[in-house]
Amino acid sequence: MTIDEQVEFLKRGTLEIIREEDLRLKLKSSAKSGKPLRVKLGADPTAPDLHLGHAVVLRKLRDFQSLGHEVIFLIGDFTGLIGDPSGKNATRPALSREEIEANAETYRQQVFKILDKDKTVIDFNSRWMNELGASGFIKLAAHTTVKQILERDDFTKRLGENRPLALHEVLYPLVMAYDSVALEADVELGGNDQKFNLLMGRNLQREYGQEPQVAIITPLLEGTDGVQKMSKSLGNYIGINESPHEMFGKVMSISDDLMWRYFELCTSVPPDEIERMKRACAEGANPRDYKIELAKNIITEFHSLADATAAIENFMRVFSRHEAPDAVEERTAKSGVWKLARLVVETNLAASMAEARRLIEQGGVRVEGERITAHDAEINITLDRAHLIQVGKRRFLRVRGEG
RNA sequence: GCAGGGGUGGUCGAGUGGUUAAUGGCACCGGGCUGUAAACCCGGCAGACGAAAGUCUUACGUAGGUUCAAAUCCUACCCCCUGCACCA
Repeated sequence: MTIDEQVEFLKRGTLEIIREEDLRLKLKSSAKSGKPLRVKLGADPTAPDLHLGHAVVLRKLRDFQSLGHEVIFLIGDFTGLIGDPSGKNATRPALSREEIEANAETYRQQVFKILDKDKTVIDFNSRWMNELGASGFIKLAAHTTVKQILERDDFTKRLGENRPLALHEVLYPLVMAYDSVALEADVELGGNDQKFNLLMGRNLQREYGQEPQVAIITPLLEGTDGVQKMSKSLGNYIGINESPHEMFGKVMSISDDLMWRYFELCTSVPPDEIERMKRACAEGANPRDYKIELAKNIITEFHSLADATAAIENFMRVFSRHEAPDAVEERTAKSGVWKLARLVVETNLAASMAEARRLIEQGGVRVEGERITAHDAEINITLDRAHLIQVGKRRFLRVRGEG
């Protein structure tokens, strides 16, 4: 690829590159010297459950790797003491060394679903932050001014609205910026919420006589609700560790508009191909078919093509033909006559008796495909036969008798 | 430290002695329609027991108290927010 092609390639699915010209120069000099660029991504040590939103930026990192560059996946174990102020909770419990190590391990497992292991370094910022000490920290802080820090939008906003702004929170960008100095990062990636922090890195690097990093800002992926950003705590996420089954279901439930966004940010489908599909829908094609295509794409990335096809087949069975899925979990329950509601609770298909009764009365429970609406219905569980129980549209379970 | 405001169910937010398991919105769940989209319609949304009518338990920051009766009144405490003061 020519340098221009590389820039175009890296630009795809990003919100902003600061500055594009710097990136071009860095790519050029890297090509000349044969020295790969050092591309940094900071990660919070507390959230090891990655989802599609994280994948957006990770995929972009992978793009860099595919061009031969080196990725530094930085776990902010020191920064974790602060907690990114853009989150809702300003204070977080400090993690123990063991917990951090455990979280790091979870990161490894997940991140390498996307990243190239051989071109990735995992590092921790406590490595240099702990060295710094209090006096070092003060010296570091001397490199920036309060005014600079307050340029950050949400800081000024909070001050303006008389909402609290803890002192340690304003230190967060500083620490993050120093990470770039310590790592001599050439490029740093981050979501739109990290823009200020990435820019701080540029400033601080200049202060330390380094060439400023290129900041690559990726958009924040909307969650399955289509409104708020994808996040675990909002429950609108698609986890990269989820089963093909779950992924498929979640993708199918996103809105038609959102699907194009997912195509753009979560797949490698070329932009003109996405345009073509959009046009087809406008001309009357069923968006569902493209959504299936999207789900297939995503599942293939995190699982396999075979898993994706199986998920599609399963979807057709359950939702188009209203049959039970091919693989239904089987559980045992004590043989004998059960109250259906009791059994539904016992098998965790409902949280309480009250809920189980409600579900039954409202027609949400089927046994062997038959809807049962009598709240006092009974069911005979025997050793020789596994009863198929369905709650709602998508929860299936076979129950066999025991002892 | 002083003064003011506030803490209600997943969330927002009503309610200021009994008819309140607590209006309403959102979220969520079940059903209908469908493409597990959107929109829309119906129902539900603390728990236990009961076939059911219903009965009981738990719940409005915490702990006590007043009362036949408290989310609502009183006392103490905890927490949050705001202003002022203090401070270099």
